[in-house]
Amino acid sequence: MKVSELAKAYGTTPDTVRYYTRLKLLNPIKSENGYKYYPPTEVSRFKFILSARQLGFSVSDIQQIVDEASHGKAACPLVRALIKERLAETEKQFLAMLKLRENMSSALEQWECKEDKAPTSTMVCHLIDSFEPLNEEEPSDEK
Amino acid sequence: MKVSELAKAYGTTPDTVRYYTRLKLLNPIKSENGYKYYPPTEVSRFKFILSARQLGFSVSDIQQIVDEASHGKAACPLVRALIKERLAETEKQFLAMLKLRENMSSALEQWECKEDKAPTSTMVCHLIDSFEPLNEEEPSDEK
DNA sequence: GTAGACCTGTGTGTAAGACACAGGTCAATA
DNA sequence: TATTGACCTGTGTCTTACACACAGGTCTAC
Repeated sequence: MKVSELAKAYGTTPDTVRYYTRLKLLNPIKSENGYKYYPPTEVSRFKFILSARQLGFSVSDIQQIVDEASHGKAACPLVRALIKERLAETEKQFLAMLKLRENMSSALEQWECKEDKAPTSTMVCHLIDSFEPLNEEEPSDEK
Repeated sequence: MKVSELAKAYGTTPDTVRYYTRLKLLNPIKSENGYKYYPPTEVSRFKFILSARQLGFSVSDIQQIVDEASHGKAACPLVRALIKERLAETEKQFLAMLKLRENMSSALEQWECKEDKAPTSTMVCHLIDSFEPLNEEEPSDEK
């Protein structure tokens, strides 16, 4: 398969295929005309990369995994370790987004009935300046 | 205030202050020794920028807002319009992260009791290859 | 033969800073 | 006064995971 065929076959873009190829994650065969051709083993590797990306692995993670496997070792322990890390990060980001989302919609609501005001030398926008976050800190277990 | 003082005062880094300064969002006074000094108006502008960032505005958004305000116009309509956009994007990303998080923890669970396997020419890692996403598509309102 | 559609590699752009680096400045100490 | 060490400066490069641009080569159909 050629670059664009491979991309189309899996619903991505030629640039993505080229990107992985630049990083040597994919190793196509160069034909006489200079085009890259991806044999079945490379096609299945591409499928693998896409699956791993969908699971939240970074491209650098995938490089490590592929490297491990290319030495004949089972990459499974590494894969398990990495996904724990990535899951923890995702959890953190997820909570941050949750809070951000709450604050944003709270702001939108608070601003609904506020008037416009012209700026001053010390105030760019009174809406943003006056915004009160919902719950700055959970009361946790304070009695 | 000097760069690092300003950064410390608001719990950020000198690089952040310098970044906004490079973009001309902040306009410090240069003293004879070459150091940048931020007068009170710039300090309150920095506070404003940080508040806006916390609310999910991009730096480019903030540039637009500041630009509007510097022409003496009320930036409020722009601010309201922008936060609607950003909120919609955040919502999308939030749902994507939710799904990712579910898939990641589902994968972790599925892999808990699976054995390690050595790679083959067409398989880098059987864990990733064999992963089944939880709910590829919500049944929505199919009877 | 040539037009138009595809392909190529390479280089640059993105967001929001983080980090590096060579050198200047300042306060305190020896 | 000289020096040490902590801070400061601007500038340039790095990060992620591609997207986009560009000049030019190749292929297919007419």
